[in-house]
Amino acid sequence: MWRHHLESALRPRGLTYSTWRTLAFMQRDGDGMVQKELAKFMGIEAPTLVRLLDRLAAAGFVVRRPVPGDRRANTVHLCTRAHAVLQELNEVAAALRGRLLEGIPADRLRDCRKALETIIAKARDVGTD
Amino acid sequence: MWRHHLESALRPRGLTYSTWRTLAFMQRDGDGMVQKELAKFMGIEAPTLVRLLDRLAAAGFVVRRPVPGDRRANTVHLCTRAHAVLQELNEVAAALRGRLLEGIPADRLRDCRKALETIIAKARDVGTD
DNA sequence: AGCAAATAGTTAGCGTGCTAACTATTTATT
DNA sequence: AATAAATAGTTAGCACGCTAACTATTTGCT
Repeated sequence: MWRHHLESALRPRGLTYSTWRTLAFMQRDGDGMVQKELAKFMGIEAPTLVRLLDRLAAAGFVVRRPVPGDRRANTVHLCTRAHAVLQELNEVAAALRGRLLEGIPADRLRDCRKALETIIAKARDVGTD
Repeated sequence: MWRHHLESALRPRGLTYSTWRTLAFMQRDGDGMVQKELAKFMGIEAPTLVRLLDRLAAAGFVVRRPVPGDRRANTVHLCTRAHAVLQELNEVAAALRGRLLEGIPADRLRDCRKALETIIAKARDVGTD
């Protein structure tokens, strides 16, 4: 439902939830990362990111730049076009988040988040033993 | 991660997470439902269910039966093959669930679930106003 | 009774997740 | 220095979520 609600704001701007999410991760630390790093940061596989970047680059939201020391690798960078759309969408997303969480006390949310993070941590080391 | 962990048990039995989930919903009230009902019960769209049932029927886990009074509709039914695999998989799933939730007090889990359900309810009526 | 609207199921086609396998380059071994 | 192993990115192909559009049937209106 979170995705679905955001997509109505994204579609007219030529973005999908996943391409927007890619831009958002780049804005929040990923700008200038090498593709592999960004994929890990986003929690997706490298081939999935390749296609997202293909679309984003074709639409002029993003550029791949060769890395001086390593001819295999690219760093990825936000274009000015991306910053504009990110600002708008971050407001939409913040408003929606506010609506969804309103009335739930902050400490209740914190506890909930903590429980979920505990579960994630356990899931992460199911294979590791 | 939940899906991923289960898939290693599902793959050798010829199921994916989504096809297994379909069987699980049928077992837990959906057996004999008309396709449209089952889709709603599962929270997916009718065309998505069509493909899942196609695969399940081809593999002999499920049958579609015509509805006497209405020549448009089918009811869907589990085959004996499905009951066997469901029993095995439900055990695997329960064991995994136990591992992921162990150590988290029950009332903490209940609060967490309640918060999430509140969020879902709010999300549901974002469009409705 | 007859025609419009609604309904069940399906097909077509897109986006995004994955894994497997390929190319090009870099790093490590011997 | 030459060759093996590892790494970055990509391509190919599958599964599954969706919406839009189609067929067949049923329901409702006049």
